[in-house]
Amino acid sequence: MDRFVSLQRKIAPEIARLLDIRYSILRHVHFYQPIGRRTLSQQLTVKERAVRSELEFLRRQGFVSVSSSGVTLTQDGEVIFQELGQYVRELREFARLEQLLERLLPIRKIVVVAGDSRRDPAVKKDMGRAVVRILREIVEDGDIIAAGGGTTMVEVAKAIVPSGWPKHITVVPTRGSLGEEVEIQADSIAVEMAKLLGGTYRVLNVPDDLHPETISRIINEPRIKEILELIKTARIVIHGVGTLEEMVKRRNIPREEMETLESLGAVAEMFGYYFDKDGNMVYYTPSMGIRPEDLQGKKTISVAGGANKAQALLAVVKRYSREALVIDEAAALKIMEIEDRGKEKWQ
Amino acid sequence: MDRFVSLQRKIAPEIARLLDIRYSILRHVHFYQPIGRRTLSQQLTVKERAVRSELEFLRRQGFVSVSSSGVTLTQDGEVIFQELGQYVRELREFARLEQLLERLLPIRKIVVVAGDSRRDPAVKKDMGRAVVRILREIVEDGDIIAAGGGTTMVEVAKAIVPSGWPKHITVVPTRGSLGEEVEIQADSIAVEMAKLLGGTYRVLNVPDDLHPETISRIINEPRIKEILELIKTARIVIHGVGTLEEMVKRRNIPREEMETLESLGAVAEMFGYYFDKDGNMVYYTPSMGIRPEDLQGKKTISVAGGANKAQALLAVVKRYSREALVIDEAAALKIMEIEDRGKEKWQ
DNA sequence: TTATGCCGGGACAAATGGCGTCCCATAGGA
DNA sequence: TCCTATGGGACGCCATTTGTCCCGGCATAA
Repeated sequence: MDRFVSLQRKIAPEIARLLDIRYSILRHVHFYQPIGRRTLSQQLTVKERAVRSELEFLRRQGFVSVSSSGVTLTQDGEVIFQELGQYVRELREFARLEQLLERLLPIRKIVVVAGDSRRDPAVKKDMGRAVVRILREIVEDGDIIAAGGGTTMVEVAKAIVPSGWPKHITVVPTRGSLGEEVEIQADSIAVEMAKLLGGTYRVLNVPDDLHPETISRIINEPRIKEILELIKTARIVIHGVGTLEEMVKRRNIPREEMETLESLGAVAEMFGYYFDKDGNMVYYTPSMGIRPEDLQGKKTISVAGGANKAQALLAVVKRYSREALVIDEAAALKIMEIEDRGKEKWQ
Repeated sequence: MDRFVSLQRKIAPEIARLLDIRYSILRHVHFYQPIGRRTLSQQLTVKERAVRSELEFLRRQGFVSVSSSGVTLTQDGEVIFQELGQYVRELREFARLEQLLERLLPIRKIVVVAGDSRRDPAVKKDMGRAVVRILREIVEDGDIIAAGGGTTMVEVAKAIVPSGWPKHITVVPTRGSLGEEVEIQADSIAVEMAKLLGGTYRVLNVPDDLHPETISRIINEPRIKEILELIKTARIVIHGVGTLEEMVKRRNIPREEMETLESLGAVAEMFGYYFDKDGNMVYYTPSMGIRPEDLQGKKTISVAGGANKAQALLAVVKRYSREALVIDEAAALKIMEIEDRGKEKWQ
């Protein structure tokens, strides 16, 4: 049944809208019957005519009865309402989650993908696809896209179907590499994405965990300088978010640096910058590439999965508004949990 | 899972159409890839633009890839195609059955209801609802409806939701009663229906298994005569179909009459007329009411469930065209079986 | 009894978006 | 090299949906 629902969400997502309104009408009628068409429309904030059309449908199906005193559920209607309950919960849970989160965070569009990416690798693929779907909606001819690194971003790149993309897209990395494995470096991912998008790429090809002096010298190299300029002008940014533990494991971070980070309360990493749980930038590794403040004015798509990323996401995401956020169910639930707790404390 | 599908069919029937076209595109692409939009459109007999819209959707979802050589399934597309297969089979099986039967029989609209009404009484209720749904579509202000008797017709009456019906409907029985139990007599059902439809009724209130002479006298009674006239002018007829065994069990049919019927090859009964399996009328009990030939020019809805009714349905239904036929799954499958066998013999 | 307010349903103009149908540049195969 | 089938753009049309009225009915309160 679970497979069924997800299958349906993929192949016929428009039914969600349909079910939503029909179910909410049934529910409302169930609780407030007999109730008039107009009252229904007001309380559901659905246009009168739409309510009317749906009522007509429901009446045809024999689920509601319409009399001069208002709309009532028939026996069939009561049954279908009960049955539909669990179904809609399944099918619409994410949509509700997404709506709640969108109200909570400064993000235009939030997509919640079923499952937990830490338990099922396929979930990351789904997240990748979700990102690509969003990218398809916003990308335009001649765009410059800055892509970050990380295992999730690898799946984003893989999820690109090379067909029907605008022309003259340039993909650049968000920053240099940080001593990670080649496959998950921003550079590699930018190359991969550019190929699949049918566009061009420019990469730094330089590690940026060098000595600060070396870095400032490299930055002035004409080729590097030009690319860094390009990165700054990117209209679209796609990036993952890291937790402290992850970064420590993945990168060659010296012991004392790690201790510093911990003492500063760092919980999230983005572009080599570290943030505490309130979103304050507490540390950064000297590097070249995008800075968090550069995100302003860009369309930013953030992506991360797993309950452990929830705290990091909140830290990183609250400061700057974003175009879209793609997370998995585990992360979404965790975020809701944290935020709810926060609210209780606050009240 | 089964409940799921039937739930969906009830609450959002429009998705069937959607799934149908999307699935058939996926299937066609799967087998003929790469294939062009136009070829696809021609071979599926779907308008070019519709194919295009769906392809666009499928591309957005990442299921197909579109290149200059045509449309191809992506890996995701192949997976979804496989998964969708069994789902669509479930969801659309009846639709396919219905289409096949509609091509086979002279009936405008055939509705197949899930299940076997002989095993699960709830199925009969579903059939009743289906009949009512059809009735809603065709009934008009001032109509005269002739309703037959039988247990299935009882469910039809019960399924009527008294709301939103046209005005000035008159319900009459198809014929007098035949010594059956009161509840399943055409008279009682006409009364029940009329009440729920918010209309009026006229009933015969006379058993018609009387001596032929008595009958011909009664027919000339002014009140009876008038009602019989009314019955003849009915625009809509709703009736069940009986098998020989059923009739023998239900009515007080004398032994010798039954033997006559058997020897004549009677397998079906309608309005007190008996038919052999090729649809020839072989016998009739003297009675008053509708005759089979009166059906011409009327909108007739026939309803029957159970595999045992298949033969009777075929006999009764083939001779005169009908507006609609409502059967259960068991009857539908049996009909297909009989017809297929017939075809093989014929070829 | 009468007045009032909410009820459903009919009606209809406006708008939306899907649909049908072209054309065109192009790429890949003959 | 040409030709055919490809996708995609464009555009006008039409059907359906949508937004808004209004009307008559019915129930309830005065």
